[in-house]
Amino acid sequence: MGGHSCCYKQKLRKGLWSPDEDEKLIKHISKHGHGCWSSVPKQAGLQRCGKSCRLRWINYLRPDLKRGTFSQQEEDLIIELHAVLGNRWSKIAVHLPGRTDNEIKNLWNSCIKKKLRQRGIDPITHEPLAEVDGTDDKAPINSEKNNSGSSGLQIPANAKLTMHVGKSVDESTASKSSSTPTKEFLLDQLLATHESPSTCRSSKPTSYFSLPLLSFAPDYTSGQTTSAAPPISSKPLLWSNQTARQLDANPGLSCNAMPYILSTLAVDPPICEGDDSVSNWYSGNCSNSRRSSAVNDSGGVMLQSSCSYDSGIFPWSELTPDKDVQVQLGGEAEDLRWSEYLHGAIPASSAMPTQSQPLFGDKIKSGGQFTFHGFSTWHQTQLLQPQLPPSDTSGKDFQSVSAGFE
DNA sequence: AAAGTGGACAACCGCCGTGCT
DNA sequence: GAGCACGGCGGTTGTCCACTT
Repeated sequence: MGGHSCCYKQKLRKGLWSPDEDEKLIKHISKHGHGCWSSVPKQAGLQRCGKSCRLRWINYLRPDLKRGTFSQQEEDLIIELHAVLGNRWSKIAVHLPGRTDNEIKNLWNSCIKKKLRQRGIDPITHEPLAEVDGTDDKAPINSEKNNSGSSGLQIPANAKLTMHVGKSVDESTASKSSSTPTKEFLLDQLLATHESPSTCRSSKPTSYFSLPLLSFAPDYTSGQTTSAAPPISSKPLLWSNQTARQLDANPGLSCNAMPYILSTLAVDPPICEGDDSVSNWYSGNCSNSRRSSAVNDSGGVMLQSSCSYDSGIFPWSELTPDKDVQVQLGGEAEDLRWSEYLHGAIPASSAMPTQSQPLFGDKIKSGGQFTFHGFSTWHQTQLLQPQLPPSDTSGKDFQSVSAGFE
């Protein structure tokens, strides 16, 4: 098993695809569709197995791929979806148009996992790590091993739950929805809170409570109930994978008896353009920030953003106005190149998408170490994400290219 | 400038489910 | 029901490249 019969037939190429091979595959599929994958390499004149062709097409050549760096919204959505779906990347990918399961998987393993740990969240269970040293990126104390066999919510013994109900939450609705939400319901709600990444371009904070959602976060700091909850639900996801699996296996199963949260991740973090009323919701005040864009010499939009926060609790608080974050919207640039390529404007060899550029996260990484200041700020840390406009996918080009293949 | 290192990404591997004969 | 072909998925590995020493 494992290998396919086609793979054993004479010397088939392996490894990276050459532009020439890509071109052949694109031409063939755009002309005939893929049909039976096992016959594609033969018909396309490729020395590859069908499986390899399929993978190459799905993960790289498909015209509807967004490519480029993941936006903050997309990352958030992935985290939330992962909390519900676990490592089912293909299921997660369904909710991120233009993204492949492979891409998401890679992002998770190389980036998000680390970020979550640095924020004191176990990437496996989505629960807060116990006694986390924020700089420690090693195996979480509260790892899957430790949790194996357990079910449901895992909260440190000393954790105190604080219910946060948003301002505009209709409490009756909230309590209704808290009674027997199905997994589908939760997913719907979750997805509803996220604008489609490809369309979510508003740089303005959207409504903070557009949905009747309940959320809660452990209050590790005081013994007091937080009566003045921040207007944004905190993000910790305490939905265990096991619970998700149970629900997955039993779609009709209500999670009546289990605590759950669903955070309103759609909330756009403050833009920090002097809107203190917004930024002050966070314990870190935003100051002296700006956002501008320009066109770089490769045609991509350059976005400069800087933001500093008074509070030191935010990992990116070291991003001062002096440390501008420069972001290239790689997705747009590449989509443009794609369309050019497909329209024959530029030769294949030069049109092949390049590796996406490291964006915000890397800048943050290089700008200063993330520090985790303990549980007291654990969920606050969740509240504020560096806000980036999602990569623009150059809709028109994208549509025209897609149309060509449809 | 060269070597070493780590991150990001592409591709492969092995398994599983499904449909057909 | 068994065997086979195929597509799909998740985990893992390989490769490239940027950054650091």
